[in-house]
Amino acid sequence: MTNQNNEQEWARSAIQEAGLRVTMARIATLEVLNTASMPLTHAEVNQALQGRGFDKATVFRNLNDLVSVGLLRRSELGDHVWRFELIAEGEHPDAHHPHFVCVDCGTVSCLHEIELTRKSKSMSDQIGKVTEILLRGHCHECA
Amino acid sequence: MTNQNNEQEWARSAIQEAGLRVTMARIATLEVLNTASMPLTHAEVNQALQGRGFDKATVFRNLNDLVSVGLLRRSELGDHVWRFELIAEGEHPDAHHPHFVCVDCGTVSCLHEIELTRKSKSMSDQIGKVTEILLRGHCHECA
DNA sequence: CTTTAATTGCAATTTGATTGCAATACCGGT
DNA sequence: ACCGGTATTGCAATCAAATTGCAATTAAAG
Repeated sequence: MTNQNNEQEWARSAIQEAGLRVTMARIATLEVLNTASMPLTHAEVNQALQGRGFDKATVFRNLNDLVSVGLLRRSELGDHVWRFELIAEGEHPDAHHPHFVCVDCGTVSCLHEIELTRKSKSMSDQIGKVTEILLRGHCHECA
Repeated sequence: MTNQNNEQEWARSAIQEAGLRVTMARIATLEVLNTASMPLTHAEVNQALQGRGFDKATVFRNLNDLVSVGLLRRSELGDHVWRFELIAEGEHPDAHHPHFVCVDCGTVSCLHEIELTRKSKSMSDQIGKVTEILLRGHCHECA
């Protein structure tokens, strides 16, 4: 119960500090994702919110809103469904550092030190300005 | 013209050897993807086949059929659209080569030569087995 | 408490993907 | 070259995820 209150309090302030209005739907959404051990689809979040009476459009909009203020990360694991995941405290919200996405479990890992070879950099520079590096594969847990 | 015939002949035998029936729609599909310099979406393939009178469902089914026999690769570059590309002779079907996606215009480029630094490779190995490298950014057209 | 802009609910729409089924075309056997 | 069985096609319909328009509601600034 104290746990619950703490969690709600955390969600509340996180939302507020992000510059969004604190609403039931948003708190509930954050709580669901906070207790999830992997990225959830819109449908899954919606399902978890069953009975709370939130419309799916609202849930979806909130998920995207929370993404755009850097509280959540939205990722695509290769199956055409967006998945949403809490961004850990202090973790860089923006994808300015490389990520590894496990296509099996959806876990996203940050790989701050990853770099391309000098040659590769110059080749990619010919195409455009790279702002994000994403690696996909199977993490050791799933392999 | 000889070129054309060669290409058609190649497509024809590729389809047959894969165990599928050789049809106009399939030959045409392979030809389109053969001349493409980047992965194409279903819509793009369809568009390229404009005037040939093939139904989009047929095109889509063929794309998936060709994927399932290992002639094409279907990949998801993070924008919720399947893209199809020819698998080069002898290339491993699962060996996705690196792609660059322009986050502005959506253009996709293939980057066969891109590699991670040795150090980065060993770091990513600690997380899992990398099967795909995806770079995002702004292409020169859009920058 | 009042104001006002953000947010919600609901229904409808968009879009990519996919299916059911009758008609058609491919291909192996004769 | 012809035939028959079956894979394939065309067309319309369907599905599901994502997204939108708008009026009603509600958070939060003053």
